[in-house]
Amino acid sequence: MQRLDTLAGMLKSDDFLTVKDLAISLGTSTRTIFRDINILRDRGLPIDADKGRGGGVKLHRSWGLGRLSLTDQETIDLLISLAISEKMNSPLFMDNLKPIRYKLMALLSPDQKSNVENLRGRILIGSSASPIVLSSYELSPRQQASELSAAFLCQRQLSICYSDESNKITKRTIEPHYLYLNYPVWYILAWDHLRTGFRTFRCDRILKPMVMEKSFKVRPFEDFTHMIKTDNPILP
Amino acid sequence: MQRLDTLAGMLKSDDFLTVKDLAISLGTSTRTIFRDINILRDRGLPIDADKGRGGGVKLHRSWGLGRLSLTDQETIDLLISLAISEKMNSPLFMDNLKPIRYKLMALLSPDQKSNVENLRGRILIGSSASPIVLSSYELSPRQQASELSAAFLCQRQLSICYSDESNKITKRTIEPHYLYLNYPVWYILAWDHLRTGFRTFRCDRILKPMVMEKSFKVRPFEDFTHMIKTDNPILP
DNA sequence: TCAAATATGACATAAAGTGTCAGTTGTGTC
DNA sequence: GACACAACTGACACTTTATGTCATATTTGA
Repeated sequence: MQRLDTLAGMLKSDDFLTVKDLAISLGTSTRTIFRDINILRDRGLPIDADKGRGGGVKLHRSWGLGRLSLTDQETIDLLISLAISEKMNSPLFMDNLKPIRYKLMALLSPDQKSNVENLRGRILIGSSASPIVLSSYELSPRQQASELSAAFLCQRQLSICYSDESNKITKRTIEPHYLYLNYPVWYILAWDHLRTGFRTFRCDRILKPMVMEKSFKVRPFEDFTHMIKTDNPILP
Repeated sequence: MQRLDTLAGMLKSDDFLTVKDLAISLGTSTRTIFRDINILRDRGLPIDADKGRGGGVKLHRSWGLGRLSLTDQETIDLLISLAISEKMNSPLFMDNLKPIRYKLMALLSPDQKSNVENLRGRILIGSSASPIVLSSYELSPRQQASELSAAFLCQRQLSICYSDESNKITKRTIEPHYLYLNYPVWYILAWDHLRTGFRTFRCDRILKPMVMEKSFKVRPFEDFTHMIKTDNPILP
């Protein structure tokens, strides 16, 4: 079964390879190679074959036929990235993003699916950031974004240290309900357990994010609308 | 072999299932289920098991362990989307995008890789579009974006009909060298074979894109710099 | 015409998967 | 502590599948 993958890989090289050569380099018989090729064709791989002298077999120029397996964090980031792209990429390049998302979701368990289904609804795209914000924008944030994204997607509480505009650092526990982009600055619209109220946090000012065990239920967007003024960028 | 996938899917449900139940619903013996579970464990799936009364088997909560296989066009769009995300998403959510890109590229043949390697360098992000441009922006473009993206990624010539600002439609053959975003409007920086010169095309004004056989070599960015003024959005 | 190549069918054999059975270990309940 | 339940493991026969050999057809280029 491993051999099928190897074979598919070999066929991807541009030259025409003869079945005989393939059989030798895979240590098997030509008959088996022919059978394997049929299996690959059944799977939908477009394999060209030329008969006669100088002929051979070749996988028609194509791209995404391999199998991709991802880690947890990669899947989370990919899903969020796709959601952002679908929100942002101004319909142009999202034609085929939807099927990818469906394929990804087919691999998830039912409760994971429900997390992802409302994902796009939790990502908000605003206008571009103002020069004032940009001037204080930390270009290379040292925080681990993976903690942020995991807590956001999995709807888990997040423990952070936050440095406000006067560089005063406070430790907080927040529920990251919505992500809000004033390009290129990301904000988290959250429930703040310390202040017991809705607060906005600029992601590049978050210092030591840590996903907590406790989860939360996403609040309706209406609870946060008053925090977003489309004319002015948000200054937390 | 199909059974392994089904089994992995069943284990993803949150309840603890007994091996006996799994054997019945999969129409096989418990011994086989145990063997299958070992195979899945060898593949790295974290499977919890509780002995004793009320015990059972369960796949530990995790995300990205399935195998994803994509079509050509999906792979192309995903790669482009990732490249855009890495360019745009303002370092926050790109931590794990790079490994995904590497995994995707591992599935590609050598010549396909070289196409992808310089992909990010061919995507340019500018400022936001001006109100003037936005007013004439076609929100639901009817063109097939997949043709555009395929031609761009595979470095193939593109036959298009272009409707300019006075709605005059001309048929052209272009080489799509660079993509340029004035959010939310995408432009293609191209060599125009009809006018034999560098031209900029607004993507939403492209009508019948068609990938041609003939390929081209990407020209250095310097050839196009004079077409981009960061202060003014481009009006082709 | 010939040789090289894909392609398919038939059949014996080799390999892998499966089921039955027996047994071990751990866990909760009575 | 006894018992039932349930995850595990090993051994062996059996069944299914995969593989190799051989034969044959078909296309193609020199």
